[in-house]
Amino acid sequence: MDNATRSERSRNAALEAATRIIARDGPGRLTLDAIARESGLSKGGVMHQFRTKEAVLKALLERQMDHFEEFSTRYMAKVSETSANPNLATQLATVREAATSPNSAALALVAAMVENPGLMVLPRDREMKRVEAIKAEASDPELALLRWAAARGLLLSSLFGMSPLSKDEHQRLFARLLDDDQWRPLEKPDEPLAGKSRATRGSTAKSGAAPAARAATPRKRA
Amino acid sequence: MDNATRSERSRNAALEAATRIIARDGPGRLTLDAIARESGLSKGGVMHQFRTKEAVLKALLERQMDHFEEFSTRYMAKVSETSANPNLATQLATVREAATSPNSAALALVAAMVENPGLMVLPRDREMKRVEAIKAEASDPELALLRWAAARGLLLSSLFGMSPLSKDEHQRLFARLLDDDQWRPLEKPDEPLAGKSRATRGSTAKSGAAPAARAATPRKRA
DNA sequence: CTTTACAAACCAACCAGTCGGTTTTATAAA
DNA sequence: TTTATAAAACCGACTGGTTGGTTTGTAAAG
Repeated sequence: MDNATRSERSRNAALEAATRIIARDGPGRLTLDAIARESGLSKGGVMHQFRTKEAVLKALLERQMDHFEEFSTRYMAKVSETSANPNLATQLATVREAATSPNSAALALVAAMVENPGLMVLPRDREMKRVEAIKAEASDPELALLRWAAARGLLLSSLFGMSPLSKDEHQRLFARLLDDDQWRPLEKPDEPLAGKSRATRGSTAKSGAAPAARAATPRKRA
Repeated sequence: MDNATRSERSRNAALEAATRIIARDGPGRLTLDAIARESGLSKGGVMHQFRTKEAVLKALLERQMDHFEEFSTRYMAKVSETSANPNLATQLATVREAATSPNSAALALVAAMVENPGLMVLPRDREMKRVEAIKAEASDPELALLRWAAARGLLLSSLFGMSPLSKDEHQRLFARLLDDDQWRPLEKPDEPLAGKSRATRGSTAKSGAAPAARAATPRKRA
Protein backbone atom coordinates (compact mmCIF):
# COMPACT_ATOMS: atom_id res chain seq x y z
CA MET A 1 0.00 0.00 0.00
CA ASP A 2 1.12 3.46 -0.77
CA ASN A 3 2.90 5.18 2.08
CA ALA A 4 0.78 8.30 2.01
CA THR A 5 -2.48 6.41 2.01
CA ARG A 6 -1.20 4.17 4.75
CA SER A 7 -0.66 7.19 6.95
CA GLU A 8 -4.00 8.57 5.91
CA ARG A 9 -5.74 5.38 6.89
CA SER A 10 -4.06 5.27 10.28
CA ARG A 11 -4.79 8.90 11.07
CA ASN A 12 -8.36 8.31 10.07
CA ALA A 13 -8.69 5.20 12.16
CA ALA A 14 -7.28 6.99 15.18
CA LEU A 15 -9.61 9.95 14.85
CA GLU A 16 -12.65 7.80 14.33
CA ALA A 17 -11.72 5.72 17.33
CA ALA A 18 -11.39 8.91 19.32
CA THR A 19 -14.86 10.12 18.41
CA ARG A 20 -16.28 6.72 19.24
CA ILE A 21 -14.63 6.78 22.65
CA ILE A 22 -15.87 10.26 23.44
CA ALA A 23 -19.40 9.44 22.39
CA ARG A 24 -19.48 6.19 24.30
CA ASP A 25 -17.44 6.83 27.44
CA GLY A 26 -17.32 10.59 27.71
CA PRO A 27 -14.49 13.01 27.05
CA GLY A 28 -12.72 12.13 30.29
CA ARG A 29 -11.97 8.67 29.01
CA LEU A 30 -10.20 9.77 25.90
CA THR A 31 -6.59 8.62 26.36
CA LEU A 32 -3.89 7.77 23.90
CA ASP A 33 -3.90 4.17 25.05
CA ALA A 34 -7.64 3.99 24.58
CA ILE A 35 -7.30 5.37 21.08
CA ALA A 36 -4.67 2.78 20.30
CA ARG A 37 -6.83 -0.01 21.66
CA GLU A 38 -9.98 1.14 19.90
CA SER A 39 -8.34 1.81 16.57
CA GLY A 40 -6.38 -1.41 16.44
CA LEU A 41 -3.16 0.52 16.10
CA SER A 42 -0.37 0.33 18.62
CA LYS A 43 0.46 3.18 20.92
CA GLY A 44 3.61 3.83 18.96
CA GLY A 45 1.65 3.94 15.75
CA VAL A 46 -0.69 6.53 17.14
CA MET A 47 2.19 8.55 18.48
CA HIS A 48 3.83 8.43 15.12
CA GLN A 49 0.85 10.12 13.50
CA PHE A 50 0.20 12.56 16.32
CA ARG A 51 3.19 13.70 18.28
CA THR A 52 1.11 14.75 21.29
CA LYS A 53 -2.39 14.33 22.59
CA GLU A 54 -3.08 17.96 21.88
CA ALA A 55 -2.36 17.24 18.23
CA VAL A 56 -5.10 14.62 18.31
CA LEU A 57 -7.59 17.05 19.82
CA LYS A 58 -6.68 19.70 17.31
CA ALA A 59 -7.11 17.32 14.41
CA LEU A 60 -10.44 16.21 15.84
CA LEU A 61 -11.65 19.78 16.09
CA GLU A 62 -10.52 20.67 12.60
CA ARG A 63 -12.08 17.57 11.17
CA GLN A 64 -15.38 18.46 12.78
CA MET A 65 -15.22 22.03 11.61
CA ASP A 66 -14.37 21.03 8.07
CA HIS A 67 -17.30 18.68 7.96
CA PHE A 68 -19.79 21.38 8.85
CA GLU A 69 -18.06 23.93 6.69
CA GLU A 70 -18.67 21.65 3.77
CA PHE A 71 -22.31 21.34 4.73
CA SER A 72 -22.47 25.11 4.96
CA THR A 73 -20.96 25.66 1.57
CA ARG A 74 -23.33 23.28 -0.09
CA TYR A 75 -26.36 24.72 1.65
CA MET A 76 -25.30 28.25 0.89
CA ALA A 77 -25.01 27.48 -2.79
CA LYS A 78 -28.60 26.35 -2.75
CA VAL A 79 -30.17 29.29 -0.99
CA SER A 80 -27.90 32.16 -1.87
CA GLU A 81 -30.17 33.13 -4.73
CA THR A 82 -33.52 32.74 -3.10
CA SER A 83 -32.94 34.01 0.41
CA ALA A 84 -32.60 37.58 1.51
CA ASN A 85 -30.18 36.54 4.20
CA PRO A 86 -28.41 33.44 2.97
CA ASN A 87 -25.67 33.55 5.56
CA LEU A 88 -28.08 33.45 8.45
CA ALA A 89 -30.19 30.80 6.77
CA THR A 90 -27.12 28.70 6.17
CA GLN A 91 -25.86 28.98 9.71
CA LEU A 92 -29.24 28.11 11.15
CA ALA A 93 -29.49 25.08 8.92
CA THR A 94 -25.96 24.03 9.77
CA VAL A 95 -26.50 24.31 13.47
CA ARG A 96 -29.70 22.32 13.12
CA GLU A 97 -27.77 19.69 11.25
CA ALA A 98 -25.16 19.58 14.00
CA ALA A 99 -27.87 19.24 16.62
CA THR A 100 -29.82 16.63 14.73
CA SER A 101 -27.21 14.27 13.40
CA PRO A 102 -26.01 11.52 15.72
CA ASN A 103 -22.86 13.53 15.69
CA SER A 104 -22.29 13.55 19.38
CA ALA A 105 -18.70 13.65 18.30
CA ALA A 106 -18.91 17.40 18.51
CA LEU A 107 -18.12 16.62 22.11
CA ALA A 108 -14.58 16.78 20.83
CA LEU A 109 -15.14 20.37 21.76
CA VAL A 110 -15.45 19.52 25.41
CA ALA A 111 -12.47 17.24 25.34
CA ALA A 112 -10.45 20.00 23.77
CA MET A 113 -11.57 22.55 26.31
CA VAL A 114 -10.61 20.41 29.23
CA GLU A 115 -7.21 19.52 27.92
CA ASN A 116 -6.37 22.86 26.46
CA PRO A 117 -8.88 25.70 26.58
CA GLY A 118 -6.72 27.65 24.20
CA LEU A 119 -7.89 25.43 21.37
CA MET A 120 -11.24 27.13 21.52
CA VAL A 121 -9.93 30.00 19.47
CA LEU A 122 -10.16 27.77 16.41
CA PRO A 123 -13.95 27.47 16.32
CA ARG A 124 -14.33 30.99 17.62
CA ASP A 125 -12.35 32.53 14.83
CA ARG A 126 -14.34 30.72 12.21
CA GLU A 127 -17.55 31.74 13.90
CA MET A 128 -16.53 35.38 13.91
CA LYS A 129 -16.41 35.52 10.15
CA ARG A 130 -19.83 33.97 9.90
CA VAL A 131 -21.28 36.37 12.41
CA GLU A 132 -19.85 39.25 10.46
CA ALA A 133 -21.50 38.01 7.29
CA ILE A 134 -24.79 37.59 9.10
CA LYS A 135 -24.68 41.10 10.46
CA ALA A 136 -23.69 42.57 7.11
CA GLU A 137 -26.62 41.11 5.22
CA ALA A 138 -29.28 41.74 7.85
CA SER A 139 -31.70 44.60 7.92
CA ASP A 140 -31.91 44.11 11.66
CA PRO A 141 -28.50 42.76 12.71
CA GLU A 142 -29.45 42.34 16.34
CA LEU A 143 -32.45 40.25 15.50
CA ALA A 144 -30.39 38.13 13.16
CA LEU A 145 -27.78 37.61 15.85
CA LEU A 146 -30.45 36.56 18.28
CA ARG A 147 -31.82 33.99 15.89
CA TRP A 148 -28.29 32.71 15.53
CA ALA A 149 -27.85 32.67 19.30
CA ALA A 150 -31.08 30.78 19.77
CA ALA A 151 -29.94 28.11 17.37
CA ARG A 152 -26.68 27.79 19.24
CA GLY A 153 -28.54 27.60 22.52
CA LEU A 154 -30.57 24.69 21.25
CA LEU A 155 -27.49 23.01 19.85
CA LEU A 156 -25.25 23.37 22.87
CA SER A 157 -27.98 22.42 25.30
CA SER A 158 -28.73 19.18 23.56
CA LEU A 159 -25.07 18.55 22.88
CA PHE A 160 -24.33 18.60 26.57
CA GLY A 161 -27.27 16.47 27.43
CA MET A 162 -29.04 19.20 29.32
CA SER A 163 -31.76 20.18 26.93
CA PRO A 164 -35.11 20.21 28.70
CA LEU A 165 -36.93 20.13 25.37
CA SER A 166 -38.46 17.18 23.60
CA LYS A 167 -37.20 16.18 20.18
CA ASP A 168 -40.39 17.45 18.71
CA GLU A 169 -40.21 20.85 20.32
CA HIS A 170 -36.60 21.04 19.33
CA GLN A 171 -37.48 20.54 15.70
CA ARG A 172 -40.40 22.93 15.72
CA LEU A 173 -38.26 25.64 17.21
CA PHE A 174 -35.66 25.23 14.51
CA ALA A 175 -38.32 25.36 11.86
CA ARG A 176 -39.60 28.61 13.22
CA LEU A 177 -36.12 30.04 13.51
CA LEU A 178 -35.58 29.33 9.84
CA ASP A 179 -38.83 30.89 8.69
CA ASP A 180 -37.96 34.44 7.76
CA ASP A 181 -41.57 35.52 7.77
CA GLN A 182 -41.65 35.02 11.50
CA TRP A 183 -38.89 37.50 12.03
CA ARG A 184 -39.67 40.71 10.28
CA PRO A 185 -37.35 43.38 11.49
CA LEU A 186 -38.82 46.04 13.63
CA GLU A 187 -37.04 48.82 11.83
CA LYS A 188 -38.23 51.21 9.21
CA PRO A 189 -41.73 51.58 10.46
CA ASP A 190 -42.56 53.99 7.67
CA GLU A 191 -41.65 51.78 4.80
CA PRO A 192 -43.75 48.68 4.98
CA LEU A 193 -42.84 45.91 2.61
CA ALA A 194 -42.49 48.11 -0.39
CA GLY A 195 -39.78 46.96 -2.73
CA LYS A 196 -38.73 43.38 -2.96
CA SER A 197 -39.28 42.00 0.48
CA ARG A 198 -39.26 38.42 -0.44
CA ALA A 199 -41.76 37.26 -2.94
CA THR A 200 -43.11 34.37 -1.04
CA ARG A 201 -45.29 34.90 1.90
CA GLY A 202 -47.85 32.31 2.58
CA SER A 203 -45.88 29.75 0.70
CA THR A 204 -43.01 29.64 3.10
CA ALA A 205 -45.24 29.48 6.10
CA LYS A 206 -44.87 25.88 6.93
CA SER A 207 -45.14 24.47 10.34
CA GLY A 208 -44.70 27.39 12.64
CA ALA A 209 -47.48 29.25 14.25
CA ALA A 210 -49.74 31.58 12.42
CA PRO A 211 -48.21 33.32 9.48
CA ALA A 212 -46.77 36.67 10.16
CA ALA A 213 -49.27 39.11 11.37
CA ARG A 214 -47.02 42.01 11.10
CA ALA A 215 -49.82 44.49 11.18
CA ALA A 216 -48.46 45.57 14.46
CA THR A 217 -46.33 48.57 14.11
CA PRO A 218 -42.85 48.23 15.33
CA ARG A 219 -42.01 49.84 18.52
CA LYS A 220 -38.78 51.54 19.09
CA ARG A 221 -36.91 50.46 22.07
CA ALA A 222 -37.22 52.38 25.23
CA MET B 1 -15.72 23.81 68.05
CA ASP B 2 -18.97 22.05 67.42
CA ASN B 3 -18.61 18.92 65.39
CA ALA B 4 -21.29 19.74 62.87
CA THR B 5 -19.95 23.20 62.14
CA ARG B 6 -16.47 21.79 61.90
CA SER B 7 -17.61 19.52 59.11
CA GLU B 8 -19.51 22.36 57.53
CA ARG B 9 -16.42 24.51 57.50
CA SER B 10 -14.33 21.79 55.91
CA ARG B 11 -16.89 21.01 53.25
CA ASN B 12 -17.15 24.65 52.44
CA ALA B 13 -13.41 25.12 52.28
CA ALA B 14 -13.08 22.18 49.93
CA LEU B 15 -15.81 23.37 47.59
CA GLU B 16 -14.48 26.90 47.49
CA ALA B 17 -11.02 25.59 46.78
CA ALA B 18 -12.48 23.53 43.96
CA THR B 19 -14.16 26.50 42.32
CA ARG B 20 -10.96 28.50 42.64
CA ILE B 21 -8.99 25.74 40.94
CA ILE B 22 -11.44 25.41 38.09
CA ALA B 23 -11.53 29.14 37.51
CA ARG B 24 -7.77 29.50 37.65
CA ASP B 25 -6.43 26.33 36.06
CA GLY B 26 -9.35 24.93 34.09
CA PRO B 27 -11.58 21.96 34.77
CA GLY B 28 -8.94 19.49 33.72
CA ARG B 29 -6.80 20.41 36.69
CA LEU B 30 -9.41 19.70 39.30
CA THR B 31 -8.02 16.78 41.32
CA LEU B 32 -8.55 15.66 44.86
CA ASP B 33 -4.95 16.38 45.73
CA ALA B 34 -5.28 19.86 44.29
CA ILE B 35 -8.38 20.46 46.37
CA ALA B 36 -6.58 19.31 49.48
CA ARG B 37 -3.60 21.54 48.75
CA GLU B 38 -5.71 24.56 47.91
CA SER B 39 -8.08 24.23 50.83
CA GLY B 40 -5.41 23.64 53.45
CA LEU B 41 -7.04 20.38 54.41
CA SER B 42 -5.33 17.06 54.07
CA LYS B 43 -6.42 14.63 51.46
CA GLY B 44 -7.81 12.40 54.15
CA GLY B 45 -9.89 15.28 55.41
CA VAL B 46 -11.33 15.90 52.00
CA MET B 47 -12.08 12.24 51.52
CA HIS B 48 -13.82 12.16 54.85
CA GLN B 49 -16.26 14.83 53.71
CA PHE B 50 -16.70 13.50 50.19
CA ARG B 51 -16.43 9.82 49.73
CA THR B 52 -15.61 10.06 46.04
CA LYS B 53 -14.65 12.71 43.53
CA GLU B 54 -18.05 12.41 41.97
CA ALA B 55 -19.52 13.48 45.28
CA VAL B 56 -17.42 16.62 45.09
CA LEU B 57 -18.62 17.36 41.58
CA LYS B 58 -22.20 16.75 42.57
CA ALA B 59 -21.93 19.05 45.55
CA LEU B 60 -20.31 21.67 43.35
CA LEU B 61 -23.11 21.46 40.83
CA GLU B 62 -25.80 21.65 43.46
CA ARG B 63 -24.11 24.57 45.13
CA GLN B 64 -23.96 26.42 41.84
CA MET B 65 -27.56 25.65 41.04
CA ASP B 66 -28.68 26.77 44.45
CA HIS B 67 -26.86 30.02 44.00
CA PHE B 68 -28.67 30.86 40.79
CA GLU B 69 -31.93 29.57 42.12
CA GLU B 70 -31.63 32.07 44.89
CA PHE B 71 -30.94 34.80 42.38
CA SER B 72 -33.97 33.65 40.45
CA THR B 73 -36.23 33.69 43.44
CA ARG B 74 -35.21 37.18 44.41
CA TYR B 75 -35.58 38.49 40.89
CA MET B 76 -38.92 36.82 40.45
CA ALA B 77 -40.23 38.44 43.59
CA LYS B 78 -39.39 41.79 42.12
CA VAL B 79 -40.95 41.40 38.70
CA SER B 80 -43.77 39.00 39.29
CA GLU B 81 -46.19 41.86 39.71
CA THR B 82 -45.10 44.03 36.86
CA SER B 83 -44.28 41.59 34.10
CA ALA B 84 -46.69 39.68 31.95
CA ASN B 85 -44.24 36.80 31.78
CA PRO B 86 -42.25 36.83 34.99
CA ASN B 87 -40.82 33.36 34.56
CA LEU B 88 -39.28 34.17 31.23
CA ALA B 89 -38.04 37.52 32.47
CA THR B 90 -36.47 35.88 35.47
CA GLN B 91 -34.74 33.18 33.48
CA LEU B 92 -33.38 35.68 31.00
CA ALA B 93 -32.04 37.81 33.81
CA THR B 94 -30.57 34.82 35.58
CA VAL B 95 -28.83 33.57 32.49
CA ARG B 96 -27.46 37.05 31.91
CA GLU B 97 -26.19 37.07 35.46
CA ALA B 98 -24.51 33.72 34.94
CA ALA B 99 -22.89 34.97 31.76
CA THR B 100 -21.83 38.30 33.22
CA SER B 101 -20.59 37.58 36.70
CA PRO B 102 -16.97 36.62 37.11
CA ASN B 103 -18.51 33.39 38.21
CA SER B 104 -16.66 31.29 35.75
CA ALA B 105 -17.20 28.68 38.39
CA ALA B 106 -20.20 27.65 36.37
CA LEU B 107 -17.47 25.71 34.65
CA ALA B 108 -18.18 23.20 37.35
CA LEU B 109 -20.59 22.05 34.73
CA VAL B 110 -17.81 21.21 32.37
CA ALA B 111 -15.83 19.47 35.04
CA ALA B 112 -18.86 17.38 35.87
CA MET B 113 -19.51 16.52 32.27
CA VAL B 114 -15.99 15.32 31.71
CA GLU B 115 -15.91 13.11 34.74
CA ASN B 116 -19.43 11.83 34.59
CA PRO B 117 -21.78 13.01 31.84
CA GLY B 118 -24.64 11.45 33.73
CA LEU B 119 -24.56 14.26 36.25
CA MET B 120 -26.06 16.51 33.63
CA VAL B 121 -29.50 15.29 34.50
CA LEU B 122 -29.39 17.47 37.60
CA PRO B 123 -29.37 20.82 35.82
CA ARG B 124 -31.62 19.45 33.12
CA ASP B 125 -34.34 18.44 35.52
CA ARG B 126 -34.37 21.83 37.13
CA GLU B 127 -34.44 23.49 33.77
CA MET B 128 -37.44 21.47 32.70
CA LYS B 129 -39.60 22.94 35.41
CA ARG B 130 -38.59 26.42 34.42
CA VAL B 131 -39.29 25.80 30.79
CA GLU B 132 -42.72 24.51 31.70
CA ALA B 133 -43.43 27.67 33.63
CA ILE B 134 -42.26 29.79 30.74
CA LYS B 135 -44.48 27.97 28.30
CA ALA B 136 -47.45 28.14 30.59
CA GLU B 137 -47.38 31.87 31.01
CA ALA B 138 -46.62 32.76 27.41
CA SER B 139 -49.12 33.85 24.81
CA ASP B 140 -46.69 32.56 22.21
CA PRO B 141 -44.84 29.68 23.87
CA GLU B 142 -42.56 29.02 20.94
CA LEU B 143 -41.38 32.59 20.83
CA ALA B 144 -40.77 32.56 24.56
CA LEU B 145 -38.76 29.35 24.26
CA LEU B 146 -36.70 30.88 21.51
CA ARG B 147 -35.87 33.91 23.63
CA TRP B 148 -34.85 31.50 26.36
CA ALA B 149 -32.78 29.50 23.90
CA ALA B 150 -31.05 32.62 22.65
CA ALA B 151 -30.05 33.56 26.16
CA ARG B 152 -28.64 30.12 26.70
CA GLY B 153 -26.79 30.30 23.42
CA LEU B 154 -25.10 33.50 24.51
CA LEU B 155 -24.30 32.05 27.91
CA LEU B 156 -22.89 28.74 26.77
CA SER B 157 -20.90 30.29 23.96
CA SER B 158 -19.14 32.70 26.25
CA LEU B 159 -18.80 30.08 28.95
CA PHE B 160 -16.82 27.89 26.60
CA GLY B 161 -14.70 30.74 25.39
CA MET B 162 -16.06 30.54 21.87
CA SER B 163 -18.32 33.52 21.72
CA PRO B 164 -17.53 35.56 18.63
CA LEU B 165 -19.36 38.55 20.09
CA SER B 166 -17.89 41.53 21.85
CA LYS B 167 -18.83 42.26 25.43
CA ASP B 168 -20.82 45.20 24.23
CA GLU B 169 -22.79 43.25 21.67
CA HIS B 170 -23.35 40.57 24.24
CA GLN B 171 -24.92 43.04 26.61
CA ARG B 172 -27.04 44.74 23.97
CA LEU B 173 -28.43 41.41 22.85
CA PHE B 174 -29.42 40.52 26.39
CA ALA B 175 -31.08 43.88 26.79
CA ARG B 176 -33.13 43.32 23.70
CA LEU B 177 -34.03 39.82 24.76
CA LEU B 178 -35.39 41.19 27.98
CA ASP B 179 -37.45 43.90 26.35
CA ASP B 180 -40.92 42.46 25.94
CA ASP B 181 -41.95 45.15 23.50
CA GLN B 182 -39.53 43.73 21.00
CA TRP B 183 -41.23 40.39 21.00
CA ARG B 184 -44.89 40.76 20.33
CA PRO B 185 -46.38 37.50 19.30
CA LEU B 186 -47.44 37.19 15.72
CA GLU B 187 -50.89 35.94 16.41
CA LYS B 188 -54.26 36.69 15.02
CA PRO B 189 -53.32 38.02 11.64
CA ASP B 190 -56.92 38.88 10.87
CA GLU B 191 -57.52 40.89 13.92
CA PRO B 192 -55.13 43.76 13.67
CA LEU B 193 -54.56 45.56 16.92
CA ALA B 194 -58.13 45.40 17.98
CA GLY B 195 -58.98 45.11 21.60
CA LYS B 196 -56.65 43.21 23.86
CA SER B 197 -54.93 40.85 21.51
CA ARG B 198 -53.37 38.92 24.31
CA ALA B 199 -54.41 38.58 27.89
CA THR B 200 -56.27 35.36 27.68
CA ARG B 201 -53.56 33.36 29.20
CA GLY B 202 -55.37 32.47 32.32
CA SER B 203 -56.75 29.35 30.84
CA THR B 204 -53.49 28.02 29.58
CA ALA B 205 -51.64 28.52 32.81
CA LYS B 206 -51.77 25.14 34.34
CA SER B 207 -49.67 23.89 37.14
CA GLY B 208 -46.77 26.07 36.25
CA ALA B 209 -45.19 28.21 38.86
CA ALA B 210 -46.10 31.73 39.56
CA PRO B 211 -49.70 32.50 39.03
CA ALA B 212 -48.33 35.96 38.80
CA ALA B 213 -49.62 39.23 37.68
CA ARG B 214 -52.12 38.54 35.07
CA ALA B 215 -53.87 41.82 35.24
CA ALA B 216 -50.69 43.55 34.39
CA THR B 217 -50.14 43.86 30.68
CA PRO B 218 -49.13 47.42 31.10
CA ARG B 219 -48.23 47.81 27.48
CA LYS B 220 -50.15 50.51 25.84
CA ARG B 221 -50.15 49.23 22.34
CA ALA B 222 -52.24 51.77 20.46
C1' DC C 1 -14.80 5.45 76.06
C1' DT C 2 -16.90 5.75 71.64
C1' DT C 3 -17.53 8.36 67.62
C1' DT C 4 -16.26 11.92 64.53
C1' DA C 5 -12.86 14.92 62.11
C1' DC C 6 -8.65 15.13 60.40
C1' DA C 7 -3.63 13.94 59.09
C1' DA C 8 0.00 11.54 56.49
C1' DA C 9 1.93 7.77 54.46
C1' DC C 10 0.79 4.59 51.14
C1' DC C 11 -0.97 1.96 46.89
C1' DA C 12 -2.56 0.21 42.54
C1' DA C 13 -4.10 1.94 38.33
C1' DC C 14 -3.46 5.01 34.83
C1' DC C 15 -1.51 8.47 31.74
C1' DA C 16 1.36 11.04 28.26
C1' DG C 17 5.28 10.50 26.20
C1' DT C 18 9.98 7.84 25.10
C1' DC C 19 12.84 4.38 23.01
C1' DG C 20 14.98 0.54 20.80
C1' DG C 21 13.71 -2.48 17.51
C1' DT C 22 10.82 -4.58 13.40
C1' DT C 23 8.30 -4.39 9.20
C1' DT C 24 6.90 -2.11 5.10
C1' DT C 25 7.62 1.13 1.31
C1' DA C 26 10.66 4.19 -1.54
C1' DT C 27 14.83 5.11 -4.14
C1' DA C 28 18.30 3.80 -7.04
C1' DA C 29 22.55 1.60 -8.19
C1' DA C 30 24.15 -2.81 -10.26
C1' DT D 1 15.21 -7.55 -12.30
C1' DT D 2 17.90 -7.82 -8.47
C1' DT D 3 20.07 -5.92 -4.66
C1' DA D 4 21.54 -2.40 -1.35
C1' DT D 5 20.18 1.39 1.44
C1' DA D 6 17.56 4.66 3.36
C1' DA D 7 13.24 6.39 5.05
C1' DA D 8 8.74 6.09 6.75
C1' DA D 9 5.18 3.43 9.35
C1' DC D 10 4.56 0.70 13.15
C1' DC D 11 5.12 -2.02 17.45
C1' DG D 12 5.09 -2.73 22.50
C1' DA D 13 7.71 -2.50 26.61
C1' DC D 14 9.09 0.99 29.68
C1' DT D 15 9.35 5.54 32.58
C1' DG D 16 8.43 9.30 35.53
C1' DG D 17 4.78 11.32 37.32
C1' DT D 18 -0.17 11.75 38.58
C1' DT D 19 -4.75 10.21 40.27
C1' DG D 20 -8.54 8.42 42.94
C1' DG D 21 -8.89 6.03 46.77
C1' DT D 22 -7.19 3.27 51.20
C1' DT D 23 -5.02 2.53 55.52
C1' DT D 24 -3.10 3.57 59.85
C1' DG D 25 -2.70 6.75 63.41
C1' DT D 26 -4.12 10.82 66.47
C1' DA D 27 -6.64 14.33 68.62
C1' DA D 28 -10.95 16.51 69.60
C1' DA D 29 -16.01 16.17 70.47
C1' DG D 30 -19.76 13.91 72.60
